[in-house]
Parts: sequence; C-alpha cells; structure tokens
Amino acid sequence: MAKSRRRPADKFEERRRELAESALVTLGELGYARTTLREIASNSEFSHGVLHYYFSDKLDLIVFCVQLYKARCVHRYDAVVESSTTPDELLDGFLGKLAETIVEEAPMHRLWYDLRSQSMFEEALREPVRVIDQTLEDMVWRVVCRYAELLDVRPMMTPALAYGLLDGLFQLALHGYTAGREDALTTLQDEVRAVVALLFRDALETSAV
Amino acid sequence: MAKSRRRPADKFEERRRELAESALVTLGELGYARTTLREIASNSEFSHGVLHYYFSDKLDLIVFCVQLYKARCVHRYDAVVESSTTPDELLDGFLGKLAETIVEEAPMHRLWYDLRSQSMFEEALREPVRVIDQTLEDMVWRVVCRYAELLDVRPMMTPALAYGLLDGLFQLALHGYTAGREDALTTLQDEVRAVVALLFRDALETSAV
DNA sequence: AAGGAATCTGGACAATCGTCAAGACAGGGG
DNA sequence: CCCCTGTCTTGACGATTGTCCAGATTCCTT
Repeated sequence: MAKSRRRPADKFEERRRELAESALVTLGELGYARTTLREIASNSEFSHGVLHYYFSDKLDLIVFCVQLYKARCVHRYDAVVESSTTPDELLDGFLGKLAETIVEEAPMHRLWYDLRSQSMFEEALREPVRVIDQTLEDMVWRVVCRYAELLDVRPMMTPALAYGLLDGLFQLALHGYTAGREDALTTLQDEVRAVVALLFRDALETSAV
Repeated sequence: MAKSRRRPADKFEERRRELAESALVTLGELGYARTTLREIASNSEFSHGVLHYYFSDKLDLIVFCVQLYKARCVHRYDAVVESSTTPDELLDGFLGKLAETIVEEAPMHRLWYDLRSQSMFEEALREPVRVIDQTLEDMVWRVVCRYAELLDVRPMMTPALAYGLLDGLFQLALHGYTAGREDALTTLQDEVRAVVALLFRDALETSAV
C-alpha cells in the first residue's frame, strides 16, 4: 500500500531509518516520558505529520528506534577483542572503551536504561528489549571468553552472571557521570579491575612469573 | 498557611502519607510515565483536587512518594543480619529475602528502577534518588560486612562495588520475573552464590574443616 | 510534457493532562 | 447556637498530546 512500486528499492526503509535516527537524538535528550512526536519532527527536517506516514504508531516508531540502537552498539568491543594478544592488553582496551562510550554516547545509554524500565510496564516493549538484552549479554560474554582464553583458563561463570555484574557497575557509573561526579569513570575502571582480579585470582597468580 | 492551627498535630502529615501510599500503588502498577493525578486519586478515597491541597505539584508528590518508599524497604535484611551466627545461615537467609521481595514487592522495585532512570532526565529527582541509592548501598554493605565478619576476614571490596554487583543481578532477575520466567529467582540465588564463592574463595577454603 | 502515484505539509480533532478556584461540607471554640 | 477555619468536591481552564486527513508538492514513468 504505502510501500514501493515505483521505488522498488528500499527508499521507504531508508527514510524510516533517517527519521528513527532523528528520533533517537530526541529520545536520548528527553527520555521516553517527555518525548513527543512533534519534538521528534522538529529535530528533523520534516513536519510532524510525516511520522504517521512511515510509522503506524508512536510505539511502532520507538520499537524501531530501539532496534536501530542495537545495531549500532553491539560491536563496540569487537576490535579490542580481536586485536589483543595479552590479558592486560584486553582488559586495558576494554576499560578504555567502557569509559569512552559513557562520555561519548551518554544520552543513548540513558535512553536504553529508560526503555528497559519502561518495558516492565509496557508489554509491547518487552520482546524487543529482551532481544537487545540478550545481544548485550553475548557482547560481554565474548570479552570474558577471550580474556579467559588469553589466561588459558575456562571462565568460571555464566554469560548472564558476567553481564549482570558488569551492567550493574556500568549503570552506577552512568548515573554518577550524569550527576557530574568526575571520578565516576575511573571508579568504574577500578571496580571492574578489582572484580576481574578477584574472579580470575588463580589464573592471574599462576601466570605471574 | 495550609498547615494546622486547629489541628496542631500532624493530621496534615498523616494525610500526606496516606495519599502518598495510594500514589505508590498506582505508580507501581503504571510506572512514572503513565501515572496521572486523576488515576492516583481514583485509587484512593478522595477526589483528584485534594492532591493539590496536600502537594504543591506533581513532582512534589512523587518525590515524597520516593522518600516514603525508602523508609519502608531499607531495613529488609536487618533481622537476618542480626540473627545469623554462621556465614551459611546469613547467606541462605539473605538469598531467601532477596527472592521473597521480588515476588511480594515487584511493583515497588519496578517503580524504583523506573524513577532512577527518570532521574537522569529530570533534575528534580536526582537528589532524592541519590539519597536512596546511598541508603541501599549501606544496606547491602551491612550484609557484606557481617558475612566477612562471620568468616573472620575483611571484605576485599568497596561498598559501591558490592552494591553495583548485586544490583545488576537483582535488576536482571526482576526483569526475568516480570517477563514470566519462573527460573529467574533461583537463577538469581545461584548467581549470587557463585559470586560470593568466588569473591570469598580464600576464606571459604581455609574455614572448611 | 503529462499524468498518476508517492511523499509531504499543516491544520484540525478529540482526549487527556496538570492546575486552579469557587463553593460545599465538617467540626470545634466563641 | 453560629461562625470561622480547615478540608474536600466539582467543574472548568489552557496547554499539550497522538492521530487523522484533505490538499499541496515532488518525482518517476510513459
């Protein structure tokens, strides 16, 4: 119906993505509760009516935004994982990226935790949020597995456990950074270092020459 | 002005608390974004106009609710901490309470994480949320300290670290429970057990007879 | 160039929000 | 007893929201 016949290609999809990118900026600034369709449109080069041409519904738009967010952030640590050849190099690189993303993508992280909270009240958000949560867990698990591999041990935890631990510290640091505490980033790095040191104590002791 | 002269006592404060309790129920069900003053009033025995007699503002009401929430949940683990005489007894009791509160106070926990997310976008919420966060950190720290004490070791972590680790796992379990995964509670308990076992490995090995 | 489909605009709609104020009700001190 | 003050109800207000639609505009095919 609304889709292409003249434009067989994904001109339609392209504009959807373009509008969703605009929406993500607004959502990151204002959060879910305060974001309106008119505000989203005014931060783009289109009028507010066009949103209902590309999205059936406000929730349809937001769900699409959430999925778009996922696609962008999932491979954040892949380069570090692949290029590192020692445990320390991997840990340092990972912690660097961790602090970097809080500084440079803070609105997006705030939005993510906001939407994840909303998913507990809004049924329609639950499934897309679950998928992203799983993707993030995989992302963390790849780092942990590589770290254990470089230490020549097997990771003594589950993927969910690793994700839960890291996510709790990350969220705490994001709140601290948002509140203007400058030591939030280095504190996060120190904490993760401490946890890793404790969890991989055996391997780290035996590998120390 | 609005306060008491005839009623010198805290009849005024009493009703504020009563209305805030009603508001907490509604907030727990609907979340911050979808909760309206009329909905709050309709879940109480009063009309919607009375809310502006006891609260200057919607945010004033919600901030008061948040502080009321704190007062109720902070001493959740005190009995277990004080009555336990062995590390295992403390851990078991703590894990029991942990799962229990997810089941029996799920709406309140959902609301807490919702409001904490909102505080990243709403300046006025930041300070009361920070206070509660600190209180929760203290609550967790009392458990950790007691556990270490019963093991006759010093806890090898900071209060913020302990809180961040546990909160991440707790939040994950709350999401799982909300999504209807029945194993979320036992998974949480297993995960916490695993982390404690890893973090206190030395003490647990030497204390084993 | 012309026509039609795709795209976009801007205004209008009903619904709902927080807020407010005028008046009804209650109850205790004169 | 009445009146004053604190308490509560009710209805209204302006603002804002998501949604919809009639028409203007653009763009491609023929």
